[in-house]
Amino acid sequence: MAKYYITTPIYYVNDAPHVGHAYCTVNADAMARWHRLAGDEVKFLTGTDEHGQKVADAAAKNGVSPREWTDQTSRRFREAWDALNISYDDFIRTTEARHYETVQKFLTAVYENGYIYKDVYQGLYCVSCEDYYTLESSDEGRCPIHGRALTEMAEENWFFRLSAFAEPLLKYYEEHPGFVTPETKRNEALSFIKGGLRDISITRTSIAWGVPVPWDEDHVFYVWYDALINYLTAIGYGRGEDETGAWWPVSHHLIGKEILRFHCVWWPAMCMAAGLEPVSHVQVHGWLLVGGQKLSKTMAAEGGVKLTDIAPVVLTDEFGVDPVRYYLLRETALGNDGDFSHEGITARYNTDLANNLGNLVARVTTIVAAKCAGRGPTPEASGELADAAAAAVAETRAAWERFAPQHALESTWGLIGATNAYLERHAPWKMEPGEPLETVLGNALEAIRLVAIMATPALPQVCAEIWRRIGLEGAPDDQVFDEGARWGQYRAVTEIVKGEPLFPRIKVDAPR
RNA sequence: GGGGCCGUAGCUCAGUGGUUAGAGCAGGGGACUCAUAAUCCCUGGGUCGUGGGUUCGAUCCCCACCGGCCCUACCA
Repeated sequence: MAKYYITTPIYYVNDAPHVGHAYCTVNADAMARWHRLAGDEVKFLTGTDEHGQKVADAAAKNGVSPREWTDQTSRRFREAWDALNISYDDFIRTTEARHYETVQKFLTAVYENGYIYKDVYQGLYCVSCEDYYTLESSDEGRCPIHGRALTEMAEENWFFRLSAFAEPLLKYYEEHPGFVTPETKRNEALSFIKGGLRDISITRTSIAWGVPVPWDEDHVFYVWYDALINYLTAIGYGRGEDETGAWWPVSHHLIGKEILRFHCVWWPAMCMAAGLEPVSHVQVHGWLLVGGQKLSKTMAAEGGVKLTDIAPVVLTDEFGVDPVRYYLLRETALGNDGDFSHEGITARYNTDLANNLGNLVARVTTIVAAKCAGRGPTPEASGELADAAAAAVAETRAAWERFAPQHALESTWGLIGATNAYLERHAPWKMEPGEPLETVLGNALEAIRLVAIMATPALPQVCAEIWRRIGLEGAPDDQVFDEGARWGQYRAVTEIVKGEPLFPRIKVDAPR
């Protein structure tokens, strides 16, 4: 059994969970579900990043300890993911003891390997960013992000010798062409490395809310530096239950494009410095950009709505959990920026879900109920629809394997279209009861069964419901893909259920 | 300032150094009536951002420009 380890970034607790987080997390979830379906042993990790000055400040402002504060804020992410039916296996918090232990072990290894040294950092500091700027990168002495005046500061820090890894990184990229996907993002990372790497300051003395540096207790590690290591914490690196050998280095980080440098430059260099092989694959996704006229009624007033202002629950309340998941997975090719709009999600809902999938299930279950006494007939062993199904299964499988949920779903929907067309050609509603009719309906039911399996990584609840309606026991995600998705296995166990529409159509206002 | 990405049909996007550049949605025509006014069939002359260059030939390669976006060391 193959192992599959996939991670999202750990989200910064001071942010409220928004659609951007959901986009990344849903994609990772679909991949995790796909691999479970494919029969792999899966570890799906997400979590929260809880250190740093901003968190400490927020806690103080709210009159609670940082620990209490992060307990509250971290919980919001868990709740958001539970609401989206995210099947994470582990939820890591960087304030956990296991994380401290792994970070200290990891960085001690880097230190002992000679890649960490002490120096004085002098620069212009922004308290909000908790970071330094050079004069050039500042906005005339003001922070380019916060606009506030930068203060001249000097701090004795520990530094990571990133500059030593330019050559090893280039070599690693060369020997691992699939390390960063898509290729355009790989090129960005490469050109950054080729542009020269500076050593980075990785500790702070000014704050206490962080992981202590084991060999110098006055310092804590800079948040990003401890955050990246979470991926190893979850598999027990440096601790008693160390499973690094089982899950590493063949693993997958799904990240947004804005944190490409941390994951594609810093992180592999850090691993090398610790004597560890870097992660084998970083999949970079783009950003959803808000388009359309109205995202939701409650936000229309604001004018420039940002994606990061939208809580996932606003969407799931309106469209349902699985439709939101479907939209996030289907609309945009992973790696590209996508267009996110109320019109877009409505269109996907009505066309793909209501008209194509929902209606197919409705028409077939209705005819079976009327003409077969509610008991689904068995499909034929081969034929036109079987051929279409085999093609869709192969394409869907290949697309999931190459981290392309959009194409996987497109291929799956190809079978839905083929089945609707098949029904038109044979018009079972005109046929008298008998074997020819049973064959047509058995084939249609079998196609629906396969669709339920193929789409379950995206629509787990709906596919389970379809499974039940067509008279099967269990759920599609109990299947092992290569076995279960082979044509010809549909056998009715229970009566067909017509049921209410799976996706009631959404009324659309006439175009203005 | 430096680095990078993008600009293709009304909309969202694929795509390739070479005969007539594709898909989905929307739109138009037809069929059907089992189904959520759904489904099925037919229907796409768009200067492939602009201007140059390389080439026998470029939408795809190079340069410049215009427009949008991202990173520049803590927003998925």
